[in-house]
Amino acid sequence: MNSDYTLAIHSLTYLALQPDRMSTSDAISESAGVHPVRIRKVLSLLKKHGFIKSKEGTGGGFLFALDLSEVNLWDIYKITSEGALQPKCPESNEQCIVGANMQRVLCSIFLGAEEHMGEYLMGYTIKEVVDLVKKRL
Amino acid sequence: MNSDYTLAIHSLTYLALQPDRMSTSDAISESAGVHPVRIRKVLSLLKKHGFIKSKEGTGGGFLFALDLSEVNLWDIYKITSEGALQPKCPESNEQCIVGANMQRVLCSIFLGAEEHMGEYLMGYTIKEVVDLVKKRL
DNA sequence: TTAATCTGTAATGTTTAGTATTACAGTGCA
DNA sequence: TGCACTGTAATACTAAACATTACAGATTAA
Repeated sequence: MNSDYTLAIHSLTYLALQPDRMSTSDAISESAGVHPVRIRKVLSLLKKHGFIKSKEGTGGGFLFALDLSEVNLWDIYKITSEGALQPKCPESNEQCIVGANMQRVLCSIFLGAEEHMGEYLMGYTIKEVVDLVKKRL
Repeated sequence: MNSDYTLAIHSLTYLALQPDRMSTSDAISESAGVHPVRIRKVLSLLKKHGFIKSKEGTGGGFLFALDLSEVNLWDIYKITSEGALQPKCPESNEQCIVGANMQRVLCSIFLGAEEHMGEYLMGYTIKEVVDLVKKRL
Protein backbone atom coordinates (compact mmCIF):
# COMPACT_ATOMS: atom_id res chain seq x y z
CA MET A 1 0.00 0.00 0.00
CA ASN A 2 1.42 3.32 -1.12
CA SER A 3 2.12 5.56 1.82
CA ASP A 4 1.09 8.65 -0.13
CA TYR A 5 -2.33 7.19 0.43
CA THR A 6 -2.08 7.23 4.19
CA LEU A 7 -0.52 10.69 4.04
CA ALA A 8 -3.46 11.95 2.03
CA ILE A 9 -5.91 10.52 4.54
CA HIS A 10 -3.90 11.95 7.40
CA SER A 11 -3.81 15.38 5.81
CA LEU A 12 -7.49 15.46 4.99
CA THR A 13 -8.36 14.37 8.51
CA TYR A 14 -6.15 17.11 9.87
CA LEU A 15 -7.83 19.69 7.65
CA ALA A 16 -11.23 18.38 8.61
CA LEU A 17 -10.46 19.23 12.22
CA GLN A 18 -9.43 22.79 11.31
CA PRO A 19 -12.44 23.80 9.25
CA ASP A 20 -12.24 27.53 9.86
CA ARG A 21 -8.61 28.36 9.23
CA MET A 22 -5.93 27.45 6.78
CA SER A 23 -3.31 24.90 7.77
CA THR A 24 0.26 25.11 6.46
CA SER A 25 2.19 22.19 5.05
CA ASP A 26 4.58 22.71 7.96
CA ALA A 27 1.89 22.13 10.54
CA ILE A 28 0.55 19.04 8.77
CA SER A 29 4.01 17.63 8.24
CA GLU A 30 4.69 17.95 11.94
CA SER A 31 1.55 15.99 12.71
CA ALA A 32 2.34 13.30 10.17
CA GLY A 33 6.07 13.07 10.79
CA VAL A 34 7.20 13.63 7.23
CA HIS A 35 8.81 16.39 5.20
CA PRO A 36 6.61 19.41 4.32
CA VAL A 37 7.52 19.13 0.64
CA ARG A 38 5.91 15.71 0.55
CA ILE A 39 2.76 17.10 2.08
CA ARG A 40 2.63 19.81 -0.57
CA LYS A 41 3.10 17.23 -3.32
CA VAL A 42 0.32 14.99 -2.06
CA LEU A 43 -1.99 17.90 -1.38
CA SER A 44 -1.43 19.34 -4.82
CA LEU A 45 -2.94 16.12 -6.17
CA LEU A 46 -5.93 16.42 -3.89
CA LYS A 47 -6.33 20.03 -4.92
CA LYS A 48 -6.44 19.09 -8.60
CA HIS A 49 -9.40 16.89 -7.78
CA GLY A 50 -11.18 19.64 -5.90
CA PHE A 51 -11.06 18.09 -2.43
CA ILE A 52 -9.15 21.00 -0.94
CA LYS A 53 -8.32 24.64 -1.64
CA SER A 54 -4.98 26.26 -1.16
CA LYS A 55 -3.69 29.76 -0.88
CA GLU A 56 -0.15 31.03 -1.28
CA GLY A 57 1.50 33.81 0.66
CA THR A 58 1.27 34.98 4.23
CA GLY A 59 -1.64 33.44 6.08
CA GLY A 60 -1.99 30.90 3.29
CA GLY A 61 -2.20 27.13 3.50
CA PHE A 62 -4.76 24.43 2.83
CA LEU A 63 -8.45 24.08 3.55
CA PHE A 64 -10.97 21.30 3.07
CA ALA A 65 -13.23 22.28 0.18
CA LEU A 66 -16.10 19.79 0.40
CA ASP A 67 -18.39 18.29 2.96
CA LEU A 68 -16.61 15.65 5.04
CA SER A 69 -19.00 12.97 3.94
CA GLU A 70 -18.47 13.71 0.27
CA VAL A 71 -14.97 12.26 0.24
CA ASN A 72 -14.44 8.56 0.78
CA LEU A 73 -11.33 6.43 1.02
CA TRP A 74 -11.81 4.91 -2.42
CA ASP A 75 -11.79 8.36 -4.01
CA ILE A 76 -8.48 9.06 -2.31
CA TYR A 77 -7.11 5.65 -3.22
CA LYS A 78 -7.83 6.21 -6.88
CA ILE A 79 -5.98 9.50 -6.84
CA THR A 80 -2.90 8.43 -4.93
CA SER A 81 -2.49 4.72 -5.47
CA GLU A 82 -4.54 3.32 -8.31
CA GLY A 83 -2.80 0.28 -9.72
CA ALA A 84 -0.76 -0.25 -6.57
CA LEU A 85 -2.21 -3.74 -6.33
CA GLN A 86 -1.09 -4.64 -9.81
CA PRO A 87 1.64 -7.26 -9.81
CA LYS A 88 5.09 -6.12 -10.79
CA CYS A 89 5.64 -8.79 -13.40
CA PRO A 90 9.25 -9.20 -14.43
CA GLU A 91 9.68 -10.03 -18.09
CA SER A 92 8.80 -13.66 -18.15
CA ASN A 93 9.58 -16.22 -20.79
CA GLU A 94 7.29 -15.90 -23.78
CA GLN A 95 8.30 -19.35 -24.98
CA CYS A 96 6.66 -20.89 -21.94
CA ILE A 97 2.90 -21.15 -21.80
CA VAL A 98 2.96 -20.02 -18.18
CA GLY A 99 5.38 -17.16 -18.71
CA ALA A 100 3.55 -16.02 -21.80
CA ASN A 101 0.13 -15.86 -20.17
CA MET A 102 0.59 -15.30 -16.48
CA GLN A 103 0.85 -11.53 -16.60
CA ARG A 104 -2.40 -11.14 -18.49
CA VAL A 105 -4.21 -13.50 -16.13
CA LEU A 106 -2.87 -11.90 -12.97
CA CYS A 107 -3.57 -8.40 -14.19
CA SER A 108 -7.21 -9.19 -14.69
CA ILE A 109 -7.51 -10.98 -11.37
CA PHE A 110 -5.80 -8.19 -9.44
CA LEU A 111 -7.87 -5.59 -11.20
CA GLY A 112 -10.90 -7.40 -9.85
CA ALA A 113 -9.33 -7.49 -6.40
CA GLU A 114 -8.77 -3.76 -6.49
CA GLU A 115 -12.34 -3.09 -7.52
CA HIS A 116 -13.55 -5.37 -4.79
CA MET A 117 -11.50 -3.56 -2.21
CA GLY A 118 -12.87 -0.33 -3.64
CA GLU A 119 -16.36 -1.29 -2.62
CA TYR A 120 -15.17 -1.71 0.93
CA LEU A 121 -13.21 1.54 0.99
CA MET A 122 -16.18 3.46 -0.37
CA GLY A 123 -17.86 2.70 2.93
CA TYR A 124 -15.50 5.02 4.80
CA THR A 125 -15.79 8.77 4.35
CA ILE A 126 -13.48 11.32 5.95
CA LYS A 127 -16.31 12.07 8.33
CA GLU A 128 -16.16 8.54 9.65
CA VAL A 129 -12.39 8.61 9.89
CA VAL A 130 -12.60 11.84 11.87
CA ASP A 131 -15.12 10.26 14.23
CA LEU A 132 -12.87 7.25 14.76
CA VAL A 133 -9.89 9.47 15.44
CA LYS A 134 -11.86 11.52 17.94
CA LYS A 135 -12.97 8.41 19.76
CA ARG A 136 -9.34 7.89 20.77
CA LEU A 137 -9.98 4.28 21.53
CA MET B 1 1.45 -6.11 -3.74
CA ASN B 2 4.44 -8.24 -2.84
CA SER B 3 5.92 -9.87 -5.90
CA ASP B 4 6.74 -13.03 -3.97
CA TYR B 5 3.00 -13.50 -4.22
CA THR B 6 2.96 -13.47 -8.01
CA LEU B 7 6.04 -15.68 -8.06
CA ALA B 8 4.30 -18.22 -5.87
CA ILE B 9 1.27 -18.25 -8.14
CA HIS B 10 3.49 -18.53 -11.19
CA SER B 11 5.42 -21.43 -9.71
CA LEU B 12 2.34 -23.33 -8.60
CA THR B 13 0.78 -22.89 -12.01
CA TYR B 14 3.95 -24.16 -13.60
CA LEU B 15 3.98 -27.20 -11.33
CA ALA B 16 0.30 -27.80 -11.98
CA LEU B 17 1.11 -28.21 -15.66
CA GLN B 18 3.86 -30.75 -14.92
CA PRO B 19 1.95 -33.12 -12.68
CA ASP B 20 3.94 -36.24 -13.38
CA ARG B 21 7.53 -35.11 -13.05
CA MET B 22 9.59 -32.93 -10.80
CA SER B 23 10.48 -29.43 -11.94
CA THR B 24 13.74 -27.80 -10.91
CA SER B 25 14.07 -24.27 -9.59
CA ASP B 26 16.14 -23.56 -12.67
CA ALA B 27 13.32 -24.46 -15.02
CA ILE B 28 10.77 -22.45 -13.07
CA SER B 29 13.08 -19.47 -12.78
CA GLU B 30 13.53 -19.48 -16.52
CA SER B 31 9.79 -19.37 -17.00
CA ALA B 32 9.32 -16.60 -14.46
CA GLY B 33 12.37 -14.55 -15.37
CA VAL B 34 13.91 -14.39 -11.91
CA HIS B 35 16.84 -15.95 -10.10
CA PRO B 36 16.53 -19.63 -9.12
CA VAL B 37 17.46 -18.87 -5.51
CA ARG B 38 14.37 -16.72 -5.20
CA ILE B 39 12.23 -19.54 -6.52
CA ARG B 40 13.67 -21.89 -3.95
CA LYS B 41 13.00 -19.39 -1.16
CA VAL B 42 9.39 -18.88 -2.16
CA LEU B 43 8.82 -22.57 -2.73
CA SER B 44 10.29 -23.48 0.63
CA LEU B 45 7.48 -21.43 2.15
CA LEU B 46 4.89 -23.23 0.10
CA LYS B 47 6.42 -26.53 1.08
CA LYS B 48 6.14 -25.71 4.78
CA HIS B 49 2.43 -25.32 4.24
CA GLY B 50 2.13 -28.61 2.42
CA PHE B 51 1.19 -27.28 -0.99
CA ILE B 52 4.17 -28.86 -2.70
CA LYS B 53 6.77 -31.57 -2.16
CA SER B 54 10.44 -31.31 -2.94
CA LYS B 55 13.30 -33.70 -3.40
CA GLU B 56 17.00 -32.96 -3.32
CA GLY B 57 19.67 -34.51 -5.50
CA THR B 58 19.80 -35.68 -9.08
CA GLY B 59 16.35 -35.89 -10.63
CA GLY B 60 15.00 -33.87 -7.74
CA GLY B 61 12.90 -30.73 -7.81
CA PHE B 62 9.38 -29.67 -6.88
CA LEU B 63 5.98 -31.23 -7.30
CA PHE B 64 2.44 -30.11 -6.57
CA ALA B 65 1.20 -32.03 -3.53
CA LEU B 66 -2.53 -31.30 -3.48
CA ASP B 67 -5.46 -31.21 -5.80
CA LEU B 68 -5.42 -28.07 -7.94
CA SER B 69 -8.75 -26.93 -6.58
CA GLU B 70 -7.61 -27.25 -2.98
CA VAL B 71 -5.31 -24.22 -3.19
CA ASN B 72 -6.76 -20.77 -3.68
CA LEU B 73 -5.17 -17.36 -4.10
CA TRP B 74 -6.08 -16.22 -0.62
CA ASP B 75 -4.20 -19.17 0.89
CA ILE B 76 -1.15 -18.14 -1.07
CA TYR B 77 -1.59 -14.49 -0.19
CA LYS B 78 -1.64 -15.27 3.50
CA ILE B 79 1.61 -17.18 3.23
CA THR B 80 3.57 -14.76 1.11
CA SER B 81 2.09 -11.31 1.71
CA GLU B 82 -0.15 -11.07 4.71
CA GLY B 83 -0.05 -7.54 6.07
CA ALA B 84 1.22 -6.11 2.80
CA LEU B 85 -1.80 -3.82 2.72
CA GLN B 86 -1.02 -2.39 6.11
CA PRO B 87 0.02 1.25 5.93
CA LYS B 88 3.63 2.03 6.63
CA CYS B 89 2.96 4.68 9.21
CA PRO B 90 5.95 6.86 9.99
CA GLU B 91 6.18 7.86 13.64
CA SER B 92 3.62 10.57 13.85
CA ASN B 93 3.25 13.24 16.46
CA GLU B 94 1.65 11.87 19.63
CA GLN B 95 0.90 15.42 20.80
CA CYS B 96 -1.53 15.85 17.92
CA ILE B 97 -4.90 14.17 18.09
CA VAL B 98 -4.56 13.14 14.45
CA GLY B 99 -0.99 11.90 14.75
CA ALA B 100 -1.78 10.06 17.94
CA ASN B 101 -4.75 8.15 16.58
CA MET B 102 -4.37 7.83 12.84
CA GLN B 103 -2.26 4.70 12.87
CA ARG B 104 -4.71 2.78 15.00
CA VAL B 105 -7.65 3.86 12.85
CA LEU B 106 -5.93 3.07 9.56
CA CYS B 107 -4.68 -0.28 10.76
CA SER B 108 -8.17 -1.41 11.58
CA ILE B 109 -9.60 -0.10 8.32
CA PHE B 110 -6.89 -1.71 6.21
CA LEU B 111 -7.22 -4.95 8.08
CA GLY B 112 -10.84 -4.95 7.00
CA ALA B 113 -9.81 -4.15 3.45
CA GLU B 114 -7.45 -7.10 3.42
CA GLU B 115 -10.12 -9.44 4.70
CA HIS B 116 -12.52 -8.13 2.13
CA MET B 117 -10.05 -8.72 -0.65
CA GLY B 118 -9.51 -12.17 0.80
CA GLU B 119 -13.08 -13.12 0.09
CA TYR B 120 -12.54 -12.23 -3.53
CA LEU B 121 -9.23 -14.06 -3.82
CA MET B 122 -10.72 -17.17 -2.28
CA GLY B 123 -12.80 -17.43 -5.42
CA TYR B 124 -9.77 -18.30 -7.51
CA THR B 125 -8.11 -21.68 -7.14
CA ILE B 126 -4.97 -22.76 -8.96
CA LYS B 127 -7.21 -24.88 -11.14
CA GLU B 128 -8.96 -21.76 -12.38
CA VAL B 129 -5.70 -19.94 -12.91
CA VAL B 130 -4.43 -22.88 -14.95
CA ASP B 131 -7.57 -22.82 -17.07
CA LEU B 132 -7.18 -19.09 -17.68
CA VAL B 133 -3.55 -19.53 -18.66
CA LYS B 134 -4.42 -22.35 -21.06
CA LYS B 135 -7.07 -20.24 -22.71
CA ARG B 136 -4.24 -18.03 -23.98
CA LEU B 137 -6.62 -15.23 -24.72
C1' DT C 1 32.95 -44.20 -3.66
C1' DT C 2 33.15 -40.59 -6.52
C1' DA C 3 31.15 -37.21 -9.51
C1' DA C 4 27.15 -34.87 -10.86
C1' DT C 5 22.73 -32.73 -9.84
C1' DC C 6 19.69 -31.09 -7.07
C1' DT C 7 17.58 -28.37 -2.62
C1' DG C 8 18.25 -25.26 1.43
C1' DT C 9 19.99 -21.26 3.27
C1' DA C 10 23.12 -17.62 4.63
C1' DA C 11 25.99 -13.82 3.29
C1' DT C 12 27.00 -10.24 0.29
C1' DG C 13 26.48 -7.06 -3.47
C1' DT C 14 23.59 -4.42 -6.64
C1' DT C 15 19.67 -2.05 -8.26
C1' DT C 16 15.56 0.45 -7.66
C1' DA C 17 11.91 2.80 -5.22
C1' DG C 18 10.80 5.74 -1.50
C1' DT C 19 11.84 9.65 0.96
C1' DA C 20 14.26 13.82 2.52
C1' DT C 21 16.61 17.87 1.43
C1' DT C 22 17.84 21.89 -1.03
C1' DA C 23 16.76 25.48 -4.00
C1' DC C 24 14.16 28.87 -5.93
C1' DA C 25 10.32 31.07 -8.62
C1' DG C 26 5.68 32.81 -7.86
C1' DT C 27 1.89 34.64 -4.87
C1' DG C 28 -0.26 37.35 -1.43
C1' DC C 29 -0.31 39.94 2.76
C1' DA C 30 1.19 43.65 6.00
C1' DT D 1 9.64 46.17 0.42
C1' DG D 2 10.03 42.16 3.32
C1' DC D 3 8.02 38.10 5.02
C1' DA D 4 5.37 33.79 4.84
C1' DC D 5 3.43 30.86 2.28
C1' DT D 6 2.61 27.35 -2.09
C1' DG D 7 4.44 24.88 -6.23
C1' DT D 8 7.78 22.24 -8.30
C1' DA D 9 12.17 20.58 -9.97
C1' DA D 10 16.69 18.82 -8.93
C1' DT D 11 19.58 16.36 -6.07
C1' DA D 12 20.95 13.37 -2.30
C1' DC D 13 20.09 9.81 0.90
C1' DT D 14 18.08 5.49 2.72
C1' DA D 15 15.75 1.30 2.79
C1' DA D 16 13.68 -2.44 0.44
C1' DA D 17 13.80 -5.60 -3.33
C1' DC D 18 16.40 -8.48 -5.86
C1' DA D 19 20.48 -10.93 -7.80
C1' DT D 20 24.60 -13.25 -7.02
C1' DT D 21 27.89 -16.05 -4.78
C1' DA D 22 29.00 -19.63 -1.84
C1' DC D 23 28.61 -23.80 0.27
C1' DA D 24 26.60 -27.68 3.13
C1' DG D 25 23.56 -31.61 2.73
C1' DA D 26 20.70 -35.04 -0.01
C1' DT D 27 20.17 -38.16 -3.77
C1' DT D 28 21.20 -40.60 -7.82
C1' DA D 29 24.02 -42.90 -11.18
C1' DA D 30 28.51 -44.31 -13.05
